[in-house]
Amino acid sequence: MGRGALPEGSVAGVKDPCEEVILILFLKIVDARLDCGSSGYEAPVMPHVPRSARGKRSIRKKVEGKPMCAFDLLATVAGKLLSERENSLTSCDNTGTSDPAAAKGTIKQEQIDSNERPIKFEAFDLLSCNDEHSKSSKATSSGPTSPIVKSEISDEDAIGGESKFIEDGRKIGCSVAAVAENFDNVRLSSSPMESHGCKDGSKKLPQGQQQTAGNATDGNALYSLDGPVGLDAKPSVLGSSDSSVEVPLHRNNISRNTSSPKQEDGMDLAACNDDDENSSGCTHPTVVTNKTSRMQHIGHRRIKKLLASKSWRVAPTMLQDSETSNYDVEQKHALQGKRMCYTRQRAQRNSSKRRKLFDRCSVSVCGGGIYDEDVSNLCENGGIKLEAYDSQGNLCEANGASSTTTGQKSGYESPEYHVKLSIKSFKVPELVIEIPETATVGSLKRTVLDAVTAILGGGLCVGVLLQGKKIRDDNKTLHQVGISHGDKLDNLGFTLEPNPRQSPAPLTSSEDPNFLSIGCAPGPPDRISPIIDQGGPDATQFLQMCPESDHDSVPSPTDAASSPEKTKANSLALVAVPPMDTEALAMVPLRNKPKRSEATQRRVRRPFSVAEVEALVQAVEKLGTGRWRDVKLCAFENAKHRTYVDLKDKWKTLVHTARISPQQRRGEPVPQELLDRVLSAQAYWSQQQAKLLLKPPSSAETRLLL
DNA sequence: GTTAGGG
DNA sequence: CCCTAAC
Repeated sequence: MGRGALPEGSVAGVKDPCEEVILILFLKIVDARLDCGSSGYEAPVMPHVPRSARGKRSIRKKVEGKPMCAFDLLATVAGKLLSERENSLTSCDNTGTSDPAAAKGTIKQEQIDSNERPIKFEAFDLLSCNDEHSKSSKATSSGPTSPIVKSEISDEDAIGGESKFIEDGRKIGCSVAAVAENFDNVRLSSSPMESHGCKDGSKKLPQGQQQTAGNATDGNALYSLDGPVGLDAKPSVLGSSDSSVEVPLHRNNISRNTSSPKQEDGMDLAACNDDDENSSGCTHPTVVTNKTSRMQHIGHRRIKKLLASKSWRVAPTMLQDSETSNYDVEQKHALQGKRMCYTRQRAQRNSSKRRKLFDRCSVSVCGGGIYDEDVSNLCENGGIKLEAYDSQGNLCEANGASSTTTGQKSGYESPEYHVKLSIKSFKVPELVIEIPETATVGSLKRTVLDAVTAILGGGLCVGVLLQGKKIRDDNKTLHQVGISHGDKLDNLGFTLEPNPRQSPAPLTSSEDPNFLSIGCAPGPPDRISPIIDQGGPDATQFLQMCPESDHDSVPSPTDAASSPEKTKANSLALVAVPPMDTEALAMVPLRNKPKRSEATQRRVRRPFSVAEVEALVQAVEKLGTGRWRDVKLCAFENAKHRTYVDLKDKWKTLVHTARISPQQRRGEPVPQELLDRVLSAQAYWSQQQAKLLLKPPSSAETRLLL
C-alpha cells in the first residue's frame, strides 16, 4: 500500500516501481554506551586457550572470547534508538507526514535490486557471534561452536516472506522501531523474528510508534531521530508491547538500577533488592512501573549474560582495593545478585567470573550502564563525591563529606578537588544513514552497527560540553572551565567523536556499498574503544561495605556488615572524571591480544597473614579438609576476599609449606607450631577420608552387622 | 554452588 | 590465584 502515496512527482519522473526511494535516516544516536574497552582494545579473536589439558573440553564455553564491543555498542545504540524513536516520532510525524519530501530533499532515487543480497558484515558477525542468546536466531546462528557467523542472510531472508512489510514508509517506520527493539538482540536477522518484531511494532506498539508508522509517508520518510534523548527515555512504552517484542537494551536495563520505586533520588539505593528473578534491581531510576520492570528485567538478564561473557569490562584499576570493598557489587553484577543479599555470606562464588568483568581500563565513566557499581559505589554520601586519583588512575576514595572540608582548605586550584560526574550519556556524532526501503531490518541494523563501529573503530575522542559549549582547551582545569565539585553538573556533557586523525573513510565493510552508505564513518570497524560505562547514581553501592577483615587480620565474627549507606546523591549522576582522560585513554592497552586471553584482571594478591592462617588451621582442625565452604563460613565469613577456594588453596600451600624445609619457604614465615598443626590436621583428616573410602558402605554394613 | 586438583 | 572438571 502506500506506494501510490510516494511523491513520485517530486522525484523527477522516476516512476519505475523498481526504483526505490532511499530512506535517509538520520540517526543521531545519543547516549551510546560505549562499554567497549579501550580505544586500543581489539576484540579478542582467539578463544581462551585452556591452560590445562582437561580444558580441552572447555572449548565449548570459550566462544565467549569473542569481541563484544560491536555488540555492546549496538545494543546501546539500539536502546537509544528506541528511546529516541519514542521521543522523536512526534517530529517524524511532522516532517515525514506533512512534508516528507521537504523534510529533506535528499530523497534519492536508486536502482535497487530487489533481489536478495547477501550481506556480510564483519561487525555484524561479531555481534551475532556474541549474542549468546541467539537462541532465537538459531536459524542463522551456528551456535557456540561457530563464533563467526557469517550473516549471509539476504535481505529477503531477513525479512522473510514479509518483505513487503517494509515496502512503504509505514512499514519502514515499523522497521526502524523494530530495529531499535531488536538491536539488543543483535541476532542475525531471523526471518520470523524480524517480521515478528515488525508486526508487533505496527500492531502493538501503541502511541507514538504506531502513529508514526501510520504517518510516515510511503517511501519518503525521513526520520530524524534526533533530539535530546535522555537515557531516560522510558521503556515503558515498550513494556506494553507484546511479550515477544524484544526489549531494547535500554540503559536502564543495563544499569543496575537498584532504585526501587521509592528511590527516585536515583541514589537512594535499596540495599538488597537485586533479586534476579524479581528483577527489582533493574528498574528505572525514576519511572518505575510494572510495565517496565519486566522488560528491564529482560534487559537485565541479557546484560547479565553479556557480563558473563566477559565482554564487558569494567575499570578495575581504579578501584584497587575495591576488589574487596566492591565485592558485593561485583558479585551482584556478575551473579546478578543471586540471593547474595539474602543469603549469608556464602563463599564468593563465581569469583573468577566476576573478576573477568574487570579489566584494566583506565577510563571509567559512569554512564549509567552496566557497571554502575564501581563508580557509584564510591558515591557514598550522596551529593558529589570527591575522588582522588593517583597517577595510575587508581582511586583514592574519599567521600564528599570529608573531602569537602579538607578540599576547601586547599583553595580553588586545589588538586584535591575532584569532581564526580555521571555521564549519563554520550553523544555520538550524527549518523546519516541511507538505506533503501527495501532494505531489511537486518541490514539496517548492520548499517547502523557499522556506522557506529566505524566511528568507534577509528578511535575516539571525548568531547566535553559544558552548557552546550564545547570545551576544547584540554589544558584548562576543570575548575577553570567551570566544572567544580560544588556545581551542579547537569550542564556537563560528553561526546564521543571520531578520532580526528582518522580519515573518515567511508564505511566499506559492507559488501554492498551501493546498498548502504553511511555518513560519518571514519574508519573500519576494526577496533572498538572500550569506554567503560559505569553506573550512574543509581549505582549499587549499597553493598554491604562490611568492614570485612581484608586487612590481613583475622576476621572477627563481629564483623557485621555495616548498614549500607543509602546514598542520597542528587539525581545528577556522578561520574568519575579522571583528570587526565587523555592519559587514561592512552593507558588503555593497545595490545591486540591481551595476555591473559582477555586481559582478565587477576585478583589482587593478598597473602594470608599469620592470624588468618591460624584461623584457617583452627577451622580445618575442627571441620576437616573437605568442607571448605564451612571453613569459610566458620572462620572467614567476614573476609569477603577469601573464598572457600582460597582457603582450600591456602591449606594446600600450607601443607606444602609444612613439608618443605624452612629454607625453602617464602613469604611471611608461618610459625612452626601452626605448620605442625597443619600437618597433623592434614594427616588426621586424610586418614578419616581414607577410612571412609575404604569403608564406604559402613553404615549399611554396620546395620547389617548389627 | 561446592569440592578437588592441576596450573 | 586461576581454571576446570565433576558432582
